[in-house]
Amino acid sequence: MSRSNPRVLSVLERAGGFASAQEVYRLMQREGESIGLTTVYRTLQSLVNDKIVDILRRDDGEAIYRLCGDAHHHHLVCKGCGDTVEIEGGAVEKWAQVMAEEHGFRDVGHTAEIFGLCPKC
Amino acid sequence: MSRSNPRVLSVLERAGGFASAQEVYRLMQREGESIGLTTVYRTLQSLVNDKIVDILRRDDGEAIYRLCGDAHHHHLVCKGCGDTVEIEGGAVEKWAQVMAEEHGFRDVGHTAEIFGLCPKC
DNA sequence: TTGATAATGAAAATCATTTTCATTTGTGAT
DNA sequence: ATCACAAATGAAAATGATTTTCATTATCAA
Repeated sequence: MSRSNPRVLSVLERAGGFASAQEVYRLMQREGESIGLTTVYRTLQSLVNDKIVDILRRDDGEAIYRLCGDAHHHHLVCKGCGDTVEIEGGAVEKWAQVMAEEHGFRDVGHTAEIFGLCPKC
Repeated sequence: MSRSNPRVLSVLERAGGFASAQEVYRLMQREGESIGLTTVYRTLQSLVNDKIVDILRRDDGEAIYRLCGDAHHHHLVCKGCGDTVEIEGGAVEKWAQVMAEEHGFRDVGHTAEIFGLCPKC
């Protein structure tokens, strides 16, 4: 489970909190770190499994990995620049709970994301 | 710029309002329509430019095209058997709108899904 | 009909991501 | 230290969606 190569996490931090796998790889190369692209992907994937980073999608479909706090939150993502704002989701939590109950579902989770154009774009 | 092949739009409608380019292509093949994958992509792209369809991303990065103005619904998915129930999302619509406004975002859309174990599983 | 322009699609190219697999590294036991 | 075995690594190949190229075909006005 803990396949965490600490160097990957450190690069992700220094990259401002989020980057694609390819970007992490390029950054590490530029810094002279010796690592394979495969390992970058594997490490990021296990960080996602461990809920240490979030995975989102750019408009072009490339996955970007983003450090996140442990509190359950949702995202407001700009389709233009990719900027991301963490937002409260109280209404959604309740909605999910009610809907699940109504249909007899248990052990429920949910995903919710909002995307649009931020003020700058 | 109107490169709209009407057959593509018709298939998208019949597909329940949204589908990926590959799915549209496969559907048309199955129906005996003769069309190239390239043309499907080009047609969908121009429909996006003309704001007739929206482009979103699946979790796996594949692009899905959705008819604009289609009253859209959300899904309650069973992790056990994969069964899916379409549900109302009024609360979510409002939540998305409020959150977007609060942060000055415009031209917003959203995705939301609930998953859990259905009564049978 | 002629000529220009737009639409089409097969095949090749691109690019992120995943898989394969042989090799290296770490670890724990003896 | 040595042996054995599991985990980690990465180069190269495979995959799959999407885009580009380019030669062909349909459209339509003059």
